[in-house]
Amino acid sequence: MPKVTIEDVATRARVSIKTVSRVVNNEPNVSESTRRKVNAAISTLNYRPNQSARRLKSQRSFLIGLVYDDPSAYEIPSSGYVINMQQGLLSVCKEANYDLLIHPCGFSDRRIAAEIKGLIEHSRLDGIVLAPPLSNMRGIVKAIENTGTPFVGISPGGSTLRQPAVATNDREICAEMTAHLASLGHRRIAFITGHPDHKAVASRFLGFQDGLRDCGLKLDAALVGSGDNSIESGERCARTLLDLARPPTAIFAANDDMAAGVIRVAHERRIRIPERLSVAGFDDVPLARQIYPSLTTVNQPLAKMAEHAARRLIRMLHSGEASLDLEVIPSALVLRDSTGLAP
Amino acid sequence: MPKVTIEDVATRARVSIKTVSRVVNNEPNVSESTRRKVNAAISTLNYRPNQSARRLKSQRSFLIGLVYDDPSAYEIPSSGYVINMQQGLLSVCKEANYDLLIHPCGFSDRRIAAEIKGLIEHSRLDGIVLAPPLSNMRGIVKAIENTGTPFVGISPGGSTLRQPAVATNDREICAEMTAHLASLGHRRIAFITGHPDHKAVASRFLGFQDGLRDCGLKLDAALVGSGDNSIESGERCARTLLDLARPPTAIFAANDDMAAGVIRVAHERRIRIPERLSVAGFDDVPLARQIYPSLTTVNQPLAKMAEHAARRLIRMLHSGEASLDLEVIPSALVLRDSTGLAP
DNA sequence: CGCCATTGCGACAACGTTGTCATACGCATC
DNA sequence: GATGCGTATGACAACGTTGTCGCAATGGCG
Repeated sequence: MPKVTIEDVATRARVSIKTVSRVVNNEPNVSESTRRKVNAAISTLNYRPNQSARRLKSQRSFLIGLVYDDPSAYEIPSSGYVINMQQGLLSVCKEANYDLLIHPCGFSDRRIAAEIKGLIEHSRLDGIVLAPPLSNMRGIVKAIENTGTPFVGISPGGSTLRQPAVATNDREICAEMTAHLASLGHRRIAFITGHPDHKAVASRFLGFQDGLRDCGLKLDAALVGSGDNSIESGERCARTLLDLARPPTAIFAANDDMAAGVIRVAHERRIRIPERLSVAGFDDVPLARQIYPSLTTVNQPLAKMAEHAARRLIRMLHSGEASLDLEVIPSALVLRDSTGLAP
Repeated sequence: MPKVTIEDVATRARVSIKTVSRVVNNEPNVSESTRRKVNAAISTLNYRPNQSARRLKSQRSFLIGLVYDDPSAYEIPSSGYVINMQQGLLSVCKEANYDLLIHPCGFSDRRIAAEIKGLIEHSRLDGIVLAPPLSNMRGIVKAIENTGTPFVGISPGGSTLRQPAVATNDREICAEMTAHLASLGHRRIAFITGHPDHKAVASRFLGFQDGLRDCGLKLDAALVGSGDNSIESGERCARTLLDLARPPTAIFAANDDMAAGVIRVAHERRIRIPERLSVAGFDDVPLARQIYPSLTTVNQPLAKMAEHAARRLIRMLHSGEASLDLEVIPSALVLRDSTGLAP
C-alpha cells in the first residue's frame, strides 16, 4: 500500500495542499464546491492524514493519558474499575480523534509524581485524566499542575482539592442505602469503613452517618468496623460484629469486597442471608452478581464519568481554559438478594 | 518550560545535531569522548527527543496496538483478562520505548476486520498484539495479515492458524486438573463446556478427556454439560447434573464463572462443598478467591504471556522477519477449598 | 465609481528529527 | 610518498503536515 499524502489529494482535486488541509481540519473559508471536490478525492484515495506530521507541526500530540494506580498493587477486583473508565474514555477519544495512552503506576506520592512528569515529557501528552484514588492525592495533583498539562480528575467522592473533576454522589447514595436498610426494619445497622487513604471510601462513611441521622437512628461506635477494602478485612470485621452480644441485623460495607468477606463469614457460621442478616456493599463489581446470594450494592457510573471527564478535557484543550467546578454524575442503588426485611 | 530541541543540545555540546542524533539512537562511529559530552548536555538540559519528529522522519509510529474484544460484549469478569495483558505489555513497551494503544472492539468478524484496518491506517501502528478470542478468528487474522502489519497473537489454547503466537498449556493442565480430581477419589467427574466460539475453551474439554483416559476413566456423555461461559449456564448445567439419578461427585467447569454458577446451585440445595461435591474452574479470576468456598482453578500466566508477545513483536519489528512458532508459557493449578476427597 | 472588508485560495516556511552524502583525518599498505 | 580504507563528524535535504502571509475576486457602501 503506497501511503497517500496530502499532496496526492491536492493534485487529484486540483487544489493546493493548504486547501486540503483546510478541508480536513474543518477550517472556514472554503467554498462548498471545493470542499466537495476535496472530500471526493480524499475518499477515493482513502487518504489518512499523517498524525506524526500534524503533531509535529501543530505542537500537539493528540494524546490523552489515563493515569491510575497499579491495580496489582491494590487488589485485582479493582480492575473492573479501570476497564470501565477506559471504555468511557476511548469512546470519546475515538470521536474526537485523540489517542489514549494508559499509564498504571505505583502508589507512593513521590515516585508517582516523578513518573507522571516523565510520562508527560516523554509522550508529550496534551491532557490527562486522573483516576481515583490519585485524583485525591495532593502531591500528584500538584505535580501535574506544575507541568502545566491540563487534566481532569475522576473522583467519585468529590474532591477537597481545587481541580476540574467529575464526581458522583457517593455520600448521598450511601445515605439512601442506609435509609433503604432502615425502611426494611433494620435498627442495628453496622458499617465497615474502607482504607483510610482512600478518600472516596471515607465519604461513604459520612453518607452512612447522614442516613442514620435522617432515619432518626444513632451511630453506635460498636457497630463500626474499620476495614481496609480487602476481603480479609471484611471477614475480620464481620467476625467482630457478629460476636457482639447484640449483633447487627444489617451490615453495610464500604466496598463489595469487604461485603463479600461478610458473606463468607455468614456462610461459615450458617447465618442465612438475607433472612438473618442483610448485607450491602458498594461498587457493583462483577463479583456482586456472582456470589450467592447476589449482593445489594451501589453502581457507580464509571464509564459515564470517564466519558464526561474526557469530553471536558478535550473541551479544555480546545478552549485553552479550565473550569474548576465539580461535575456530578449520580450513582444508583442496586437492590439484589442480600438484603431483606429485618428478622 | 521551554522545550529543548536537538539543536540546543548540539550547541551546548559543540557538535552537530547529527552527532546528537547518533548518540541518542546509540549509533556507532561516535568517539567515547563526544558521546560523553553529548550525554552530559542531554542530561543538564533534560532533553527529550520529540517523538512526533522522529516518527515522521523515520516512518515508524513506535506504537503497538492491543486489540481485544469488547469486554462488555461478553461478560465483565473477563476484564481481569485485559488488565493483566495490558500490564504485561506495558512493562515491555516502557523499556523498549514504545507506546501502547488499546483497542477494544465488537465481536462480529466482518466489523472487526474493518475496524482494525481503520485503526492501523489511522494510527499507523507498527505492530499489533491480538488478544483471545480474536487471535483464533480466521477473518481477523487474515485482515491483519492483509495490512502487512506485524502481529503476535495471545492464544491460550494454542492456535490452528499459522501465526506468531504465545500460548499456554491449556489442554495439558486440564488433564492435570482431572487427574487431581481422580486422585482425590472421584470417579464420576462431570465437565461443563464453554462457549462453542471460544476455541481456547474448547481445548479445555479435550484436556479433560485426556485426563480421564490417563486415569483409566471413561467419558460419560451424561456427565457433560454444555455451557456458554456465563454464570447462568453454569447454574443450568449444575441443576441438570445434580438432578441425575447418579450425580457426579466432582464438576469441572471450563471457566470460573460457570464454576461459580455450580457453587450457587449447591448453596441453594444445601449441598456442602467440598464434602459432598467438588468443584473446579478455570481462569483464576478474582472471583475465585472471593467466593465461599474459594475455588480450585487454573491460573493462566496472562501478564507473562503478554510480556512475551510484546517482546517478540518488538523483535519482529527490529529484525523485520516473523517466526511462526508457538511459544508456550505453562499455567498452574491453584488448589483451594472447593475440591476435596470424594464422599 | 472608488474604496475597503471579506472570502477563497495558494506559495512558502517551519516544526524537530533522521537519512544521505561529503569531508577530514589517521593509519596501514605498496 | 602516494594510495586506499576505516572512523568520526558535519551540511543539507526530506518526512507530511499546519501556520503565516499575500493576492485576487467579490460585494457592500458612500
